[in-house]
Amino acid sequence: MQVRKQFPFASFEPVWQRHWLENSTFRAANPGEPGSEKPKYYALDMFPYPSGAGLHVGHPEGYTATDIVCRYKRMKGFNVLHPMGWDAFGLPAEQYAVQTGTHPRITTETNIANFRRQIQALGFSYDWSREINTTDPAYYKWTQWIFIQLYKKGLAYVSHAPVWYCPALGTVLANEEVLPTPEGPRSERGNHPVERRPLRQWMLKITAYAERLLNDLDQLDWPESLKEMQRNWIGRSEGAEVKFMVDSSDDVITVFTTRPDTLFGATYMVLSPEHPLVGKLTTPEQQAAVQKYKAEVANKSDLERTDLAKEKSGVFTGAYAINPVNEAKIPIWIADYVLMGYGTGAIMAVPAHDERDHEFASIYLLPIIEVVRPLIGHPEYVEGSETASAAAFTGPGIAVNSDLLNGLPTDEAKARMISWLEETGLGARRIQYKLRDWLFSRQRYWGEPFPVIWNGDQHEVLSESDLPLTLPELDDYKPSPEGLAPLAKAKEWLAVSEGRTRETNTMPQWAGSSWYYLRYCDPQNSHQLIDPAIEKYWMGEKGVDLYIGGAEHAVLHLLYARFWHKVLFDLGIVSTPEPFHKLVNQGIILGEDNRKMSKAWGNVVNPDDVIAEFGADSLRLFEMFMGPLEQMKPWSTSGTEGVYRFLGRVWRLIMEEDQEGHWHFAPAKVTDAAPSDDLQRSVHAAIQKVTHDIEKLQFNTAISALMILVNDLTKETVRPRAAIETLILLLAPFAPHMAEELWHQLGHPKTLAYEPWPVAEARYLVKSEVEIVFQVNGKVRGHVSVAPGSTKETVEPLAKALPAFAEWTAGKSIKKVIFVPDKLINFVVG
RNA sequence: GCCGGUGUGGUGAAAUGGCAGACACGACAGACUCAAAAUCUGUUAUACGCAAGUAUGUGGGGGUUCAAGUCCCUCCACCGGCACCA
Repeated sequence: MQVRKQFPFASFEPVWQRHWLENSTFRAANPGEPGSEKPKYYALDMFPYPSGAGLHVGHPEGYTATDIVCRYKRMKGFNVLHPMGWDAFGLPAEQYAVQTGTHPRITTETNIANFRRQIQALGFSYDWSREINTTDPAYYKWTQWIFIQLYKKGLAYVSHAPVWYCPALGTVLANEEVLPTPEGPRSERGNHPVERRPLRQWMLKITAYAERLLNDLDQLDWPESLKEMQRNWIGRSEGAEVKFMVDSSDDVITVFTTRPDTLFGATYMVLSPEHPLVGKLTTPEQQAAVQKYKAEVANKSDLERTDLAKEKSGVFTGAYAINPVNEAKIPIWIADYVLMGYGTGAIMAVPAHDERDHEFASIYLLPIIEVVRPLIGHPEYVEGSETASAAAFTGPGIAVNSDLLNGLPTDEAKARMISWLEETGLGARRIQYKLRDWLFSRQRYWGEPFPVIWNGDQHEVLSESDLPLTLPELDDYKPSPEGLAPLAKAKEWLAVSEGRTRETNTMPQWAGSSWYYLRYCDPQNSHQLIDPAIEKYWMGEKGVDLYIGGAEHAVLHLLYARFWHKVLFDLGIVSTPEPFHKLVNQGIILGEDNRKMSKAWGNVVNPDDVIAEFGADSLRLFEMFMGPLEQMKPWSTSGTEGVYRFLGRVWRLIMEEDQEGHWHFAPAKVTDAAPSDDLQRSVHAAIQKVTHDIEKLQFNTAISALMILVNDLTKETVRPRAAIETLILLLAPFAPHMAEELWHQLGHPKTLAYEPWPVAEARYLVKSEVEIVFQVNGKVRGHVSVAPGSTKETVEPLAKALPAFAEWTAGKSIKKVIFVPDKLINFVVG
């Protein structure tokens, strides 16, 4: 069925897309090139993983937002960097290769071609000469180069931490790919049993940057919620480490505590089951019980271990420790509520003032000693209370039963105890982070190979001149049964020389995306990651000026990229400590049924279909008109029709259709006469509103301002050219194809991409009269029209002359008159 | 449990403490048409009323103020994140 279109978008949209490409309209000038004398503006989209499914309508939301800003900034005289590329390493292409034998490179190339076609069909103003692809050896050469720098700075190291391994699938699984079942942990895919295996892994020491990653958040223009998520993830806490001697032994157990003031209340200790001292401490009588418990814990997934609902469990080791402050002999237990990965993997348990310790002590009947008394007036304060209550008191209070600390408030008691520990050498002030080092290796094929050579247990990195180290060709991409990465099969590639072999792991997908924004600045540089002068120009001062992407990357990607950036900053390669000055998360677009878009619900909207029916401009416009950018909102087909009709009205302002159905410019609809005062006010009000709203990324209200202007213009039978041209320029960032086409129809030979942005002039915005609200006791009872800027003395008599005034104030006296110039006059009566 | 966010017409949503519902969608009515589509015009928070109008109304309750969707306290619901981090 051929539905008649409101305007011939299908014929002019591709024409302009080709025009922009062929004329390199959006090429950004690097330093030294003409155009680079302008101030720079760098707007970045989170580059996509090119999946086989293609684009969905969620992708263009953020892309459209940045595109509007970029087109606007160009018209404001900025040299704009707006690039696009592909985060193309990743699992789906590799799994497809395992199944079909198709090289992931082939799959990736096909998918990229499709993504590029879809993105170009939306008319985004990307500088395609800067397109990058993380799987391109010319790109990952520099990812490997960064790894070498990390290695040389001692920020990359090898660990043998246990990871989940599935023998049936022949692969290592991520934590979230393992599910707890009644039969034990199973793989999410296939429900096969999985086990913990210690495998050789590369780690990056992101923890060395914890403090800076935390502190520098303050200077960023990011959503507060996102900064808070990163702060929580880094998880800084202040406290002390304390040394406990093991009774009748030379062994020392060091613990971390945030409450050194409660040391006198420590009645037992708990080690994580994986703690290295457990085997040595355990007495022969307890050996069997401890071994059994450790075995149970070893096969629990993290999910099970951290399930708060379950009752705490643990086993006594038979050994005792000496509390350094009072020489008390306290039992040492192991329990899985103490995690090896945090602090020292051991705690002093203070059941009176820690909920977890209290719960554990209640189950195993361990002593509870109160050492902090709530302040008088505190809800938990009990008059004359000497015994520990039924629940732990975790708040601040006054130290009791604590010798040198007695009577001190919690803050002072902490400080006092730390000084004492430092004087006696039994402990020290310590800052602890939740943040763990970054597990940086994967047992995959489709990733960056490590530029690392092994010689027995010794490792070294390749020389920089040997980069890139490219991936070898393989016959099949399955991991080996022993849990080795697929690269272990590339025997020739693997062997460097006698006894020296290559690393078989590859880097995770996060690697390529941790620095891609830098490469866009200087994408073809073969001898440097980025030229210093170019870096200074594009990344100087604030780095990326605007970064828009999904909130799902709130922590990992954005933390990893910030970490690498700081390392590069320390190396003098970049000139700012932070990569992304302003960051905005676009909201998720839901299906028309208000559910998350998914194949399972059958509510996925494909941009190709929307473009075929309404055109790219309509899609762009609707994505922005739906609501605030940051907000989650449902798709609506009728809403799309609404903005499509709006564009049709714009088109018909100056175009008309002939008998054959062809559209032509209609000179009779346009006049060179000056706009009326009313129209002039509409035009300048629109300029003001659209400009303001684009700056604040409030595109929905900017579009409604354009609609109001178009409604005003529609009412005129003949439209002043000046007004029409201003409208077209204001519309250009949102609906660039139509704007270019109409601009062209009006006789302009050149693209409008670099036309100066219209300026709102105050003299056109002043009204000849304003309507003042007349209120009695805060309720609207009428209106008075006066000249703008009228004083209270002018307005008050006018208001009093209103019939409504007498009606509503009859029999009452005026107590007060509130006057807000040009807004309202309010009579308070009683 | 903790942290963050959001609650406004039938729907998506607007609103520097100053006329709540801009702009759209949908619905209804009218114009054009043989008819329909498209387009154009008008109406459209709720209740009462023929109407002018009056009252009520921004998740619930309370407060500050001449004036509260907006500020404060409290409760509820939903969404997102974290979750034995000592």
